[in-house]
Amino acid sequence: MSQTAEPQARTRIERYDAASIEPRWQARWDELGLYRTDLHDDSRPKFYLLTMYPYPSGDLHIGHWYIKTPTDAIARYHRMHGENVFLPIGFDAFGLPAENAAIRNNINPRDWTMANIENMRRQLRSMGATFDWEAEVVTCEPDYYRWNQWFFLKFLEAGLAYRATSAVDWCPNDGTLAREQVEGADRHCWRCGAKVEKRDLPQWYLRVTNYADELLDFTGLDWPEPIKTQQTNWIGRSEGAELVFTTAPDDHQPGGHELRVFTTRPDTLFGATFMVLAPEHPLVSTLAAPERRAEVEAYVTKARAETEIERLSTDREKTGVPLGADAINPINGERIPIWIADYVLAGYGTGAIMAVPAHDERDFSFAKRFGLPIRRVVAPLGTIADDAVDDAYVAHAAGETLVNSGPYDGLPADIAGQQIVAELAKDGRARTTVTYRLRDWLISRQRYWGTPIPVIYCEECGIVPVPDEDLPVRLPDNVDYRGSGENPLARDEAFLNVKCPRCEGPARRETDTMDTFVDSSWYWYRYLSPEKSGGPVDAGLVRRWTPVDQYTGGAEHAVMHLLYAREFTKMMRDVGVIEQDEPFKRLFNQGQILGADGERMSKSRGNVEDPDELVKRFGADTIRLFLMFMGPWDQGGPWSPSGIGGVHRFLNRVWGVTLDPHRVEPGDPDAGRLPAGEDSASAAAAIRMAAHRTLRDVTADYEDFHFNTMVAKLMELTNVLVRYRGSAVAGTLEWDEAVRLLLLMLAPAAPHISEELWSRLLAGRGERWGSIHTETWPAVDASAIVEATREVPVQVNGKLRDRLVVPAGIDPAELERLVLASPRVQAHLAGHAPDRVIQAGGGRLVNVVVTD
RNA sequence: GCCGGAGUGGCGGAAGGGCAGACGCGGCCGACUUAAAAUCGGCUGCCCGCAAGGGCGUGUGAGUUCGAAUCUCACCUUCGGCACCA
Repeated sequence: MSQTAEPQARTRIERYDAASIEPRWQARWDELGLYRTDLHDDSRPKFYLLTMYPYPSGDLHIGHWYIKTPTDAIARYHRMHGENVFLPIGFDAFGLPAENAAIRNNINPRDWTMANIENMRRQLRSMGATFDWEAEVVTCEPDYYRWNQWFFLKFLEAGLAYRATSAVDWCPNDGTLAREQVEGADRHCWRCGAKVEKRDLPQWYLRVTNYADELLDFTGLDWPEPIKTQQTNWIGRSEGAELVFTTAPDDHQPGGHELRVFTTRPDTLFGATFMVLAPEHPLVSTLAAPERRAEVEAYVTKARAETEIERLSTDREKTGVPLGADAINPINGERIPIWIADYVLAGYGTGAIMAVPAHDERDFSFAKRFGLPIRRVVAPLGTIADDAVDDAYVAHAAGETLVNSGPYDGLPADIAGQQIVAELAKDGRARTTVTYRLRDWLISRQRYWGTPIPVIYCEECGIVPVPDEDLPVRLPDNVDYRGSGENPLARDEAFLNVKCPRCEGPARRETDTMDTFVDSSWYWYRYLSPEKSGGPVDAGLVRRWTPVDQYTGGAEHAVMHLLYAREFTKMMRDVGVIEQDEPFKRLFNQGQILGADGERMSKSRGNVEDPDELVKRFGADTIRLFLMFMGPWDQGGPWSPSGIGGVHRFLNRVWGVTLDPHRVEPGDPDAGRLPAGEDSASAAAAIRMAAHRTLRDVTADYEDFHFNTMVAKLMELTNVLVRYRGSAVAGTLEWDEAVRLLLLMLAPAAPHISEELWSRLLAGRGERWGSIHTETWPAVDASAIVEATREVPVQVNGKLRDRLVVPAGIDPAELERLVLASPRVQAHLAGHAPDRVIQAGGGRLVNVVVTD
C-alpha cells in the first residue's frame, strides 16, 4: 500500500483498491475459522443453506458467481441474525466431460478432474464466499461413491432397484439414458446433444414410480410454482378406466384373448370403431392373420428402428397396418378391427387403445387416413346426432349428452362414463384406474468415469450383490479408456473377472456405472459428515439439520436433479436411513446468465466470461454487487459489463464518505453547504431518517432476495451522505450512525470493503477490532422515520394536478378543505362542484371526482 | 399443439390498485485541469410551447374501478418446458 506523505496538514486518504484488501481479509477469515460451522451447536437456530454443487469443468464462469455470491450474501445476512448457518460446497466430480477430456489428451480422468477442482477451489475462494470447506464432498472419491453402492444394495434388497431388459434410449456418447435425459422432438441427449436411438438392453432401474402420488404432494414446500407445475406434468397422473376387450374368433384362431385398454373417456365406448396396439404389444404376432403377417412384421421392424428417431412431431402423418383380426367391444358386442400403429406407445397405459375417432384428434386423423368409420357418441347441445364429424370433438361443454350409445343416450357424458364402467365392472371387464407418465429411473451407464454398480454375475448363482465388506468396488485407475465406443471397464480383465461371493465359482463383474445424478441425489446429507465411515450419513445430524432450509440453483434441473433428489430421499427413508420425506424446504431458482450474444455460455461458442479478469480489474465486491444489481435474481439475462463501472463508483463513494466525511468537492459550487432552508438539526434528522428508512427497506429486500433494489437503496443512502459531505452535519452522531448502518447493510453483499472500512472506523475510535461479519443486524428506530409533514398528491378525475404539503396528522376534513382550496384544483374544476372527494390510503393521495 | 414465465425510456430495470420511469448505464452541458483521464455538479420518456403549462405514454383491443403498468377477458410477440401419454 503506497502511503505518500503530503505536505498538507491533513493526510490524504488513499483510494479504494480492492486488490490490496480482498485477499488479506479472505486469509484472515480463513485463519479465524469464521465460517466453519459447529454442527453440534444447538444453542442457536440452525440454517442449512445449500447451493447446487458445481461440475468441475475446469473454470468457474460468471454464471457460477451469479448463483453463488447472492447465496453467500444470504448466509452472511442470516449469521448477522444469530443463526448457526451451514453453507457447504463440493464437486459433482463424476461424469462424461472428464472421460472425453481424458480420451482427447491421453490423461487419466481422475487427474483431469482433480486438477480442475484445485483451480476451482481457488476461484471459489476469490468470491469471498463463506463456504465451510471442512465439509467439502468430492463425489469421485471412493469415500463418497462407496455409499452410492451401499444405497444401491439396500435398494436391491428392498425391491427398489431391479434389472430389466427393454428397449432403452441409447446415446452414442453417454450410453443409455433415463427417459427425462432425452430431450426434444428429435430425441437428443440432454448433455451432448447427440441423437438417441433405441436398443434392447438389460439395465438397472430404481423403482421411483412407487412414489408417483407422493411426489405430486408439495405440501409444506416453498418452491416456485413453475417447478411444481413442471414436475406435476412430468409425473402425469391421469385418472380413467381400464376396459377389457376380447379378441373375436375367426378362420385362423379361436379368439378369446383379453385386450386391455386404458382410457380417460369410458363415456365414448360406443364410439370405438377400431383398436390400435403398439407395435411392441405382446399379442401382435399371435393375432396377426397369416396373410397379413409379412406386412405386420415389416411394420414392427420399421417402427422399432424408427420409433424415437423419426417421430418428429404430432403433425407427422400417421402410419399403421391392420392385423387382420377383430376385437369385441364389451359394451355392445360389436366387432371392430385391430390395427397396430406407432402412435400408440408401448410404455404407457396398457400399450393398447380403443380408438374413438369422433372424440380424439389422433384417432380422428388415423381414421381419416385409412378410411375407418367415425361415429359421434357425444353431442354438444344443439348438435344433430348423425351430422358428419369434421373434427374430433374433444372439449367438455355444459349440456352435452351421449348419442348413438344405446341405453345411455341422453345422459350427460360424465354420468354415462361412470355408469358404463360400473356396468362392465360387475363381471370384471372394467375398473377405474390411474396411470402415470413417470417411468422408473434407468441408472445404468456404459461409461468408465462413474460409480461401479456393485453386482456380480455368476453362472451358477445369477445376480449376486457384492458383500458389504467388499465395498467399495473401486474404479480401477489404469484402464485403457481410449475409445472404441465401448465401456473401458468391459475390457479390463482384472476388474471383470472375479470369484462369485456365494459359490466361489468363476463370475463376472457388472461393468455398468451409475448415472451421475445418483451422486447428486444425496450429497447434502453427506456434507453433514463427510468423513463418516460407518454409514452414509450421521442420522442424528441429518435429523437436526435437514430438510435443507434454502436451496439455490438453476431451473434447468426441474425434472431431473430436483425430481431425483425428492425420489432418492423417499427411497432413503424407506430403507430406514433417514426420517425426512422431502430434501429441500425452500427452493429458489436464479436465472441464467447468458453470453453477450444472448446464447448459453459455452466454451465452444467462445462467449464465456472469465471472472478472474474481472476480479483483477474491479475486485470481487464490485462483481458481487454488479451481479446482484443487474436485475431480479430469478431473471438472469445476457452478460453485459457496461454498468459495472457504476457499481464500482458506488463503492468508491462509500469509501470516500466513510473515511473522509469532511472533504469538499471542488467541482460543486454547493459542496460543503447545507441545502437551502436546512439547519444542522434538520439536516441531521434527515440523515437519520434516510438511514433508518433504508434499513427498513433493505432488510425486507434481503428477506425476499430482492438484491437489485437492495443495492439501489444503498446507493440512495450513499447519495444522501455525499450530498451532506463536508457540511456542518458531516461527522455528527447522526452521520456516524448512518455510515455505520450503511456498512452493516452492505456487509453481506460486499464483505471485503465493509470489513476494511469497519476496521478503520474501529481503529479511528481506538476500539478493539471485531469482524463486521460477527456484528448483529441493526434494528430500525421507528421514531427516526416519522415525519412532521408529508406531501399529498392531488388528482382531479384521476389525473395528477397538484401536490400539497400538509401536517402529518392532518384531519381528513381539513385535508379536503385544503385540497378544494388549491388554485390548480379550482382551475380544473372549472366552476363545477365536485361529486366526490376520495382520500386513498388514509389521505396518502386525494382524488377529486367531478362530472361536467 | 399443450403447459409455464415475460413484454415499462436509447439500455439493465423500479413501482405489483393510488405521484410511472427509483437506482444504474449511456447521452448532452458545466466545474476542476495546460490537456486528457479520474472526480464532482446539472439536464435527460415522447410531442406542442420562449415560458407558465398542456397533451400523449407501461405489447394490442376491450372490461372492472373514483383511479389500472398492476385486476379480468381476448389477441400479438418473445423466452423456457413437453413431444402423438389415449
